[in-house]
Order: sequence, then structure tokens, then C-alpha cells
Amino acid sequence: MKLSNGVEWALHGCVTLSQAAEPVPATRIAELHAIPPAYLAKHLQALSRAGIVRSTAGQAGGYTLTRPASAITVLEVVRAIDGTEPAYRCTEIRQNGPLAVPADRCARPCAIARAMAAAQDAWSTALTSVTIADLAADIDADSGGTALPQVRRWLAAARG
Amino acid sequence: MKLSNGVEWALHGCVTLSQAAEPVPATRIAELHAIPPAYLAKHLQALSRAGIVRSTAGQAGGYTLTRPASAITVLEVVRAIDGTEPAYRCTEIRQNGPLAVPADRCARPCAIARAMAAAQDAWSTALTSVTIADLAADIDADSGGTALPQVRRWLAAARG
DNA sequence: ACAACTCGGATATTCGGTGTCCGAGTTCCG
DNA sequence: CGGAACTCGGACACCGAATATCCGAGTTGT
Repeated sequence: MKLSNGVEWALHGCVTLSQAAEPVPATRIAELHAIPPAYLAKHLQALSRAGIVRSTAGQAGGYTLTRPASAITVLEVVRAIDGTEPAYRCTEIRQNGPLAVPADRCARPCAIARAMAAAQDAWSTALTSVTIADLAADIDADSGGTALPQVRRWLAAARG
Repeated sequence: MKLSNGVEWALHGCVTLSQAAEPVPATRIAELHAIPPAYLAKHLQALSRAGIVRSTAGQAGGYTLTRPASAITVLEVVRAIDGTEPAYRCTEIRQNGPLAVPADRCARPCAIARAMAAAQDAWSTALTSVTIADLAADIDADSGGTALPQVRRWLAAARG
């Protein structure tokens, strides 16, 4: 089980966007974190499709959050990048072989699938309780209150 | 994020093994669920390496659980098949770019990594609370108490 | 009207999961 | 005690998805 690498970039990108009132191009975010610009753009497109960010074209265009950062959960971002498919997918092998369970007895998912689904729910719940605003606040606290102002200043300076 | 398909086979296999006092060959388990025998063998080897099952060679050989099914958690099996690497791996991109955080300021993992780790812990905890014995009991209950006896009978019949 | 900048999707490449095979070792039977 | 059959174990192809990239369509500001 491995999570796409783009999730990290998307989350950092959302935190960055939460500090900018005006649109920020994908290229700008990419150079902030020194990551491949074209690939980051691909993931930002996914965020756009999910309705988390809004894109404006043309000069002075870029990406903006569609909602306040406190209304965007980490789970939403993860799902936008990585997809909504659960980690465990039951193949229903209980319906195969010499002791196959008849299909009309399989209305409910099997016990293994239920256990895995419960674990997935716990995971999702944990990620739902954290918002982009929480991440930004924690990052700022870790730096002693200097990180977010620095980002805001850098975004303004790069614009000029 | 996707979980290896072999996890399902391994868990079903462990439930089957929990019903057999004598060694069961990989071929036998494979035909029970109508899955590729050679590939299932590969995963059973992983369980062997993890110390969950014990293999005996030669005629009348096969796999056996090393512990009672109530002492084997689902998480152990998942980790044996899928590896112990957490789903989210932090690349530390905060140390890159024009606003790079100095390395000596990065003793603790970043806020994003902490949130993902917490979710992973919740997931792991959920899977630790379920044992192979629990799965077997649930499967039996779902079938109205017929599933496990059927498996035991089939294992005995196939031996002869 | 022009030009520059932006996003968006279509396109190669690499890596891990999927599936398979044959050899080494061991146990049982004659 | 020798042989044969059965078992596991690791080494070998195959495939799909994630990675990484590019260029064209559209829009804004001048």
C-alpha cells in the first residue's frame, strides 16, 4: 500500500495557496518547493476537477482556493489526487471454488472486507478532522511564527 | 493508494489454515478459492518469512499456523504481504526551494507527515483489534454455522 | 488587434505488482 | 537402505499504473 507522491505536493500547495489572496501560477508553487513544474500542474488539475481550487487563465492567472482553508479537509485533497477507491478491494473469492458461497447469500460483504472497511473508515475519519488551516497553523507554530509571513512576503515579491 | 491483491488471498488462507491441524499444501488452498497456485505460493512464502506460518517439506507437507488463530492479528498478515512501509512517505520538500527550512530545524517531522502518521496509526489500530479467529467466527456466523465445518470436511476429504 | 501568459489534455518512460516457472530439499514407501 | 514423489523456495518474464514531460487551446491585459 503506497500513497501517490503527488499528495505531498498537493497538500503543501494548498497550504501555500491559503496564504495568497490572488491567483498563484503552478510554476510559482513548483519553484517554491523545487519540484517538477509540469507534474505539479497535473495534480493541480486534479484538485481543480474536484472543486478544491479554481483556475483563472491568462496573464496574472493561476490557482486559488474555492473555499476558506478551514473548510477544506485533508481527506478531500487526498481523495482528489489518489482517487476515491478504497485501499482494499474484495474480489469475492468466497464465491469461487468447490465450497463456493451462492451469490444470493452474499448480500453483505464478507467479514474480511468488513474489517478492512472499518480500518479505512478510521483512517478517513482521522484525515477528515484535519483541515488545511490546521496544517498551516501547525507549520507556523513549528517555525516559531515566521513561516507563514515568509510565504506571504515571497508570494508578493515574486509577483513584482 | 491501493493494497496488494495478495492480502485477500493470504487472509482467506490463514482462515483456512486455522481449521486444519495438519499441514495444508499451497496447491490445496489455491484450488479451494480458485486462484493461481504459484502466485499464492509466493505470498505464503512471505507469511513464512514473517513467522506467521510454518512450512514442512516433503510428502504430506504444507503450511501450518505457528500460533493459535486468536494470537494472529490482521495487521500482521497485511504487513507481511504488503510491507511495513507507511502509506505516506514525506520527501521533506520543506527543506528545498528559496524558503528552505534549515535541517537542524527539522528534528520533528513536518505537520503534514504528523497528520498522515496519525491516520496510519488509526488504521493500524483498527486492524490490530481483529484476529484471524475473529474473522473465522464472523465468516461462520454469516453462513449460519455451516462454513467452518464444511472447510474442515473438505480438507479431510481432499487428504484421502 | 496583438502578444504574453495561463491552464488542459495527450504523450513517452520507469518502476513495482502480477503471474509463472524450474531447481533444492525433505519425507514417506518399498 | 535406496528411490521416488511431493513439497517449498527463489529466480525469471509480463503488464499496468505512477512518474515525468511536452505542446496546443484559451484567456487576459496592453
